[in-house]
Amino acid sequence: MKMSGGVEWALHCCVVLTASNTPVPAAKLAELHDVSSSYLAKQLQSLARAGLIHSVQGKSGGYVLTRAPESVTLLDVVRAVDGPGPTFVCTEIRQRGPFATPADACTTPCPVARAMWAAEDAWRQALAAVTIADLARDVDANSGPEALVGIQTWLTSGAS
Amino acid sequence: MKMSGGVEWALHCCVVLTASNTPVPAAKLAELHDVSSSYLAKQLQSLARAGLIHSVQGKSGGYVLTRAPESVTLLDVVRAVDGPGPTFVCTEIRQRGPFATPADACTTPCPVARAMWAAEDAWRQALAAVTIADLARDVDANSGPEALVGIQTWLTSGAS
DNA sequence: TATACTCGGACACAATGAGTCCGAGTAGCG
DNA sequence: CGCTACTCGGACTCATTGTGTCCGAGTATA
Repeated sequence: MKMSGGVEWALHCCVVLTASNTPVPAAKLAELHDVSSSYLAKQLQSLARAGLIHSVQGKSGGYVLTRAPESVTLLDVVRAVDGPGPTFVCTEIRQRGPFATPADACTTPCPVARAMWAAEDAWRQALAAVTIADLARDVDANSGPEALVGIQTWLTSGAS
Repeated sequence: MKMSGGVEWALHCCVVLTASNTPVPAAKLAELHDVSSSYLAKQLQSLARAGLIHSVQGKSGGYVLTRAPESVTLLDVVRAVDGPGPTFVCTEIRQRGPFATPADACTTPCPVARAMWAAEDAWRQALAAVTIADLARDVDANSGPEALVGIQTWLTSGAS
């Protein structure tokens, strides 16, 4: 099992978007992270479809965060990019084979699925406890406060 | 992101193996769950490679649990079948692009990766808290205690 | 000793993710 | 008011991984 690599890109983009109030084109974000702009566009589209970012068209268009950074959790981003479905899918194999339990007795989900889903819930809860604002703060603490403002000026200015 | 479907099969097989002290052939397990025996063999091989089950060759061979059911966690099975690697891989994109942070400053992992890995740890911890014995007990409680003993007799007897 | 049954790894096929491309639409500028 | 240039959006193709299958090596049994 491996998570889509686009999640990492999307998260970094969200952190960067924190530093800008004006729309940022996808090409700029791609150049900033040195990744394929065509592919990054796909992830940004997923974020836009989920309503996390808003797309502005036209000459000076781009993407802006719709909500405040404190109210966007990592779970939101992961669900938007990687899909909302559960990672573990129960195929109800207990209802198959010679010892199949009748469908009437399957009011509660299979114990195996219950345990797996409980673990997933723990994972989701941990993701929901962290917001984009938290990440931006950590980046500030790690790379120094001047990093994000430097990026901001680079984004707004037309530099290549 | 979707977990390998073989994990479900492997878990159910481990629960079934709880009920038998004698080796159980892969074909029997496949017929019991009504799944492809050839593919199930692959999952069982993964479990054997991880040391969770022991393979006995020869005419009346098969698979047996190596450890006690109480000391085999769901995390062990998941890691064996689905791979031990982390689901989120950090490509260190902070070290790329015009604002790349120098490698010297990257003593601690990227904040994004830290948060994602923390969530994964919560997931693993939840999986490690449940054992195969717990699952077997839950199945007993759900399907009635006669289910597993019935399966046991069916496994040991040569019935098709 | 021959046999029949077991596992084990090597071999194809399909689905999903990764990556790319061009067209529709819109804001700015002459 | 029209044009242009820039933006996003979805449709297409390729690579990788998971799914499924097969036959050969090895061993306990009769």
